[in-house]
Amino acid sequence: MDYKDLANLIFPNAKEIAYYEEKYPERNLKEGAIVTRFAPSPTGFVHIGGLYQSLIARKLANQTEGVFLLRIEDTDQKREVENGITDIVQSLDRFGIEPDEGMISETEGKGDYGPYRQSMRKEIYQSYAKFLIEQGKAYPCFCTPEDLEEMRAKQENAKIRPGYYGVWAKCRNITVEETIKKIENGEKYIIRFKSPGREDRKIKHHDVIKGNVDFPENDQDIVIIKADGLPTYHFAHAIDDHLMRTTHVIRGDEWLSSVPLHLQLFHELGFKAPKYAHIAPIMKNDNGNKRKLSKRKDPEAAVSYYDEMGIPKEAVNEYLLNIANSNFENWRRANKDKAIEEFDLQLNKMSVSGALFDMIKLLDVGKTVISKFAAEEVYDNALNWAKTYDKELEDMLQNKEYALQLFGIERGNKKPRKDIAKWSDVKENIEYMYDNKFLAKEHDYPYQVINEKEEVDTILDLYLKKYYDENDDKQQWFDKIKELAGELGYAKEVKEYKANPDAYKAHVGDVSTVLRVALTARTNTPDMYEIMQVLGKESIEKRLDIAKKK
RNA sequence: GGCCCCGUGGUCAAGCGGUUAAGACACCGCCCUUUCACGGCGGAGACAUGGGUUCGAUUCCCGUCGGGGUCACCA
Repeated sequence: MDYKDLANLIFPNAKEIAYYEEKYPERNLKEGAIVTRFAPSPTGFVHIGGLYQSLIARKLANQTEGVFLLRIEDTDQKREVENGITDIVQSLDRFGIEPDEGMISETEGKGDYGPYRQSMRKEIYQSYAKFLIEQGKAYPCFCTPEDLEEMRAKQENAKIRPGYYGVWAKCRNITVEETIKKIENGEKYIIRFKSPGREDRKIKHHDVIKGNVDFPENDQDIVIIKADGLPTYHFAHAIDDHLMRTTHVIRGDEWLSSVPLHLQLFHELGFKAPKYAHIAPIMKNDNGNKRKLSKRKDPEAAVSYYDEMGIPKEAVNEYLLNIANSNFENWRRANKDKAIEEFDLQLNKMSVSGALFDMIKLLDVGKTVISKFAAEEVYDNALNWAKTYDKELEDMLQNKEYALQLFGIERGNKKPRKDIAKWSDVKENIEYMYDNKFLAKEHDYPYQVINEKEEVDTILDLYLKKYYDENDDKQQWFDKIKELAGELGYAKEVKEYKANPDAYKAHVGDVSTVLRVALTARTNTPDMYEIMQVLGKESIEKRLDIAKKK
């Protein structure tokens, strides 16, 4: 009896690997085309880091006329979540990322290199496992979890390297005859890879992002087929990325230390190894310590968070690109109106160590992105967001014409206003422009330099009675405020005031601040002339009246 | 603990043997024919540390310290 008999006993029905090699031929792509993938587990949560990886993968495939595919790694049934795949597909889609191939729903995929869901590829893995067993490069292992635990305890006590290797790899040396007998007796087993590696030898590896890295060879006989018949990550990775003809494995750098194993697997299977690009994770500062953005502790780790906050997908993408290639910022400044698709992303410019996630910077990107939107786009986006997250805002936006007037203020020009970073800012930003909201509330009026009740009232009174005219154009309106200031002993020009501060009570800017605060109960609003135009006479008179009564 | 990776302002980061050590966000000040913004200009702020190598080290080497990753029938 030999390895062949053993292989046939274990996988009697497995196809020859030649069948798969033929079924999934080399891709016919142009020189330099990158075939890459995003390969998440359907655990019901798309991490911002996953989006980051997909964005990079998607761009690289686009830039090289390659292929980006979505493969679902669902070999651990315990962690699976209902609708996990749909959730991933939709999450990517919301950020404008569409794979060329891969899963498109829980059960369906598109593309010629599928199935793209590992649980549906069981027989493929078994064929290759059989192939390895036939050559004596893999073997059944009868050790129970308890055996392994005991072994580990021994190793730890003896302060030696833990794991299933060398003399510790008990089942490695069981004869074929004995192995077959055990199997026929119904003993439970899993399949292990017989590592040809030696820990005292080094391998050199060149990572596309990390550069040259040296590792000891792998000598662990890792599990390749688990008790449930499904492969472990390592084995599935080798088979899938070979069969899907992946050229670049772009993944989180927690995998870096598995590279020796993976290279060995590729080699023993007779595959050409792909290039590896290990991406540093996005981190978070936690009491002075850096740690990965965590699902449990950090809401911003989930991509759904960005939807909830109404941070535009363009902003998230730009911010991520910014972390990916720091020259993106310079490119953006030089190409203000270009789509991010035109930016040339370089893997070798990626940072080697993890960046701290910077929400403030993200929001700044958001402001810039939104400032370039037309009023109509702002309206559509805000309404769309409000429909799921803010009923009150949705109601406010029902009057489209009015909303468009608001969003149109100081927009569309060379230096647009940057006051909205995310759609959840909108309500706070426009609420005071709605009489039914503003008038219904009591307000504190944050007057600044001029803040004595009597003086404020004098200014408002005089403005209303003598100067305010709804038909004034902007220049006339300007001039009148100056005159008002002059009449009450304020400097008409700020410069005059600064040159001679003792001659005046304050300056025209301070006077107009009184007006702004009285009108809106805020110190910060867009151009006052414009908001007064939108508000209209009736509202203005009411508001000033209320302010005086305060 | 073993192995691997990393250490430039608060954050993201250029620079890779000789630089006044870029830039962005945040912060401060000034200017922008009224304010709020936008914008412009300016400011404060950094090469973890100790040894080498070198005429010269932020850049190269070693140690220390600090941070991160990994050591599963999880991915």
